[in-house]
Amino acid sequence: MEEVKKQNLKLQIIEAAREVLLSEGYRNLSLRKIARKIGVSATSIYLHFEGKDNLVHSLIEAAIERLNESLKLALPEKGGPINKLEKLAWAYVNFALTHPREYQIIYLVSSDEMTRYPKEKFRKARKGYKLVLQVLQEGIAEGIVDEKKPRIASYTFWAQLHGVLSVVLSKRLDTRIDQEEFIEEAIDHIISSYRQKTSLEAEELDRI
Amino acid sequence: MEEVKKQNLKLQIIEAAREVLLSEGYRNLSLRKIARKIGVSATSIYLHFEGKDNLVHSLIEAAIERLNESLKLALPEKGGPINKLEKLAWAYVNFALTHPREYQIIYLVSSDEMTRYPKEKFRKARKGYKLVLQVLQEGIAEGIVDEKKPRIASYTFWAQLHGVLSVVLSKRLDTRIDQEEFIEEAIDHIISSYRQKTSLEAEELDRI
DNA sequence: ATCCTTGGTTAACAGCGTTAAGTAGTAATT
DNA sequence: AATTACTACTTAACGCTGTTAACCAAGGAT
Repeated sequence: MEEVKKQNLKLQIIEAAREVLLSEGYRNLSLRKIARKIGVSATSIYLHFEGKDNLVHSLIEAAIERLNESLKLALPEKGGPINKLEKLAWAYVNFALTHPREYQIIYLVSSDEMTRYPKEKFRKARKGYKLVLQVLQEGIAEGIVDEKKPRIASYTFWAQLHGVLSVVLSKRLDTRIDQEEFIEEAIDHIISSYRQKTSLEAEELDRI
Repeated sequence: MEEVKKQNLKLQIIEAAREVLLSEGYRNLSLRKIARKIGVSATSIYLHFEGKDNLVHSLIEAAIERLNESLKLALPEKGGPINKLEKLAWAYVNFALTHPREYQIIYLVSSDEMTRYPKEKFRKARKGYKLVLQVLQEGIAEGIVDEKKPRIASYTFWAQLHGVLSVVLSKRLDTRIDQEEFIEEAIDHIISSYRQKTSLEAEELDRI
């Protein structure tokens, strides 16, 4: 059992950190608590990570990968582009709603809440973006999607979705507004803006 | 000068806190630092606030008010609804870009980053939402805006905008993408989704 | 002259991230 | 076989944090 424990202290740390994050939130995530959880001294963490920020970066990375995995699984092989965009959007939403703390940590990388997330790590984050780009280009080819700058458009797609979730998760929504209805409405808006204005019929067909 | 100093220690605290926040970020905002800045003991803050979270809530409230003020000023009295939405969107963006830390603190109220923002305070936050609601209803009346649920729509409007800014401010944007172009494109998308599909001509007229 | 209130203070607690120095156990060298 | 070097940790300590409890000095009311 020793060789099992050996190098995977790093894994144990990440795992424990994730557990604390999911159960108690970022606010209550401390190195000492993580260390206590796996029966090790807090300073041991420095053997595997440069510091707390660095450890959290790993959590972010892992969260992004899990999110991307969900997206990849949700993208159907068949069906029109509008349908595909809808599937992607809902996969994104569902991930965020079922793992809110894990989702939120992804966007915790705000400019001063933490050491800047190393830009080389963003490459992984771009997988989700590429999925949408692909779908958009497919839609453009078929004349169903109206987009001059698909690269930018696929970023705005995620950005808008994130905004919607950000409002929902931070509970800023007016209590008189039903959360689910809000999300549905928002996704409708977002997707409709990518749609070729003259191809409303195509959209109807697409839905079936 | 004493009666000046009297009850406005509270104001001094808020002011100092805001200064620290703007210059050093939320991460480096500590009660002791604020207290030091105005030559008072840290525990004095507890005479005016329940604790740090409570103080930060005040900062949030102030930031929301400043943002709302910008929006109100930016809303023209004349012009079509689409034009008005554009003006509001840009005012929002400009506020966020010129005071990024102040803007970001508004959305810091995530579920576990801080004690829940008291929901009664959200009423003030809804002023901006009402501005959009008003414009949307105006547009619906004129047949230029296509919206069945304007209440919800005005929330999705802000949510989408926030998402765009969130991506920009957290510097998650692909370096190959120009920030300004991204924002313009995104605003275009957001606004176009509220537009009546059959009234593209109206939009053109609106622009002039 | 005493009491109570207002508006602060100091001291202390428990916890934090991080650094420096030390220490067992194992592997390699002589 | 003895010594050295390395690996994977630990303990101690620094300076910071939010927060609580106890104290204190000045002013107004009784």
